[in-house]
Amino acid sequence: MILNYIRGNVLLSYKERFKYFLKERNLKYTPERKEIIEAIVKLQKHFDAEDIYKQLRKQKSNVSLATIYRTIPLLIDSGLIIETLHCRDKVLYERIYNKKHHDHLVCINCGKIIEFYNGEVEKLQDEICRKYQFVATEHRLGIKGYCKECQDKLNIKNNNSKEKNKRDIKHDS
Amino acid sequence: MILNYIRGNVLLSYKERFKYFLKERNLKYTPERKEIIEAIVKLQKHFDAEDIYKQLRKQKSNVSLATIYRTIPLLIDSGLIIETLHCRDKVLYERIYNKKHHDHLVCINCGKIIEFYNGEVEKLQDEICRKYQFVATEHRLGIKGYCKECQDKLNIKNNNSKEKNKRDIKHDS
DNA sequence: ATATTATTGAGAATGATACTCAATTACATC
DNA sequence: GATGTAATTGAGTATCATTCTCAATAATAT
Ligand SMILES: [Mn+2]
Ligand SMILES: [Mn+2]
Ligand SMILES: [Zn+2]
Ligand SMILES: [Zn+2]
Repeated sequence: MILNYIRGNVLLSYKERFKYFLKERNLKYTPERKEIIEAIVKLQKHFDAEDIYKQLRKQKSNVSLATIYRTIPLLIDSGLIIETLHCRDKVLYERIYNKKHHDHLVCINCGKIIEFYNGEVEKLQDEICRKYQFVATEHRLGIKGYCKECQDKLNIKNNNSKEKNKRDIKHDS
Repeated sequence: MILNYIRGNVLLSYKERFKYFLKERNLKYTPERKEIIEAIVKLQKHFDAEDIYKQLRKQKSNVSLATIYRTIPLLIDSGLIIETLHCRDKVLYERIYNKKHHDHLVCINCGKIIEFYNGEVEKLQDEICRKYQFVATEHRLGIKGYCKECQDKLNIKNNNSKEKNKRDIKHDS
């Protein structure tokens, strides 16, 4: 499978990879799809359908929103992008092809997104999947909370290195 | 803070907790809110706004959808429910008050959701937050893939206990 | 009982995404 | 290069979850 992404000893570019994927599926490599893949590689970390649309306009391309929405599943299926977060009713995507996997810290006050990678998460995924006889295609660890700036701004104290106090309590219903 | 959830040595019920929360905020405990909280405690694991609506109808209550949508943020703020997953454009919630935290395995073929708890995830969260000076309010680990039944059905092989083969490849753009 | 606000339901509005369909185009084959 | 066929496109429309508006009503404090 991974061989399809390689030609010679070199990983295909986003565009080549997409072309190859389309051919595999007997789909056509149209100017619109070409322009969309060109837009995708220019976008910042996290983007939505509208961002693709705006980038296309910057490129003087008139691809319609309908076509963008139709193309997104192809980009996902071809392993170029992934759906990462839902933010204010919008789906955010990001490029994953030839990128290191990572997870996210999201500030619930200012919306800032911090990316991190932690190899332990991958090990845990394997362990959990083994336990539940599950075959994982992806995982997402999202941690919500307050970034440093917002902690200061809102006067939230950081308990990171302290013990948590736990207690036994009964429940009445 | 946690003291507010306790009276005597007993954890408040969902209803009492909600009443208390509303009072704290100078909000009113209306029949509609009473009926909604009564519906919530009867709902299964994961539910959406429409499920609350249907449960209310079962209870012969005529609370409107608008009121349900208005009440959901209150239920979240009071720590009774949490937004867990986005499924087919719907937001799914679940009760968390006096429940053990857990994460989810979601089958991308049949939609089945398996819940699991893994203490390591919590430790990782602490570690990551310390590193990024982040104060977490919650985390969600979602693993997508194929459940056992769907693996069999689709003839997907389970590599869980095998080594992954990695290779070094160059990238051309 | 009164005053003050919060709350409600109905319906309209919003907004992201999906669908419809006729016109166009890519590409394999000749 | 012309032809046939199935895929693709844009424009507009539809969908559908969620939010908003507003006038009528109701919950609490005094
Ligand atoms: Mn990211
Ligand atoms: Mn759950
Ligand atoms: Zn922040
Ligand atoms: Zn399944």
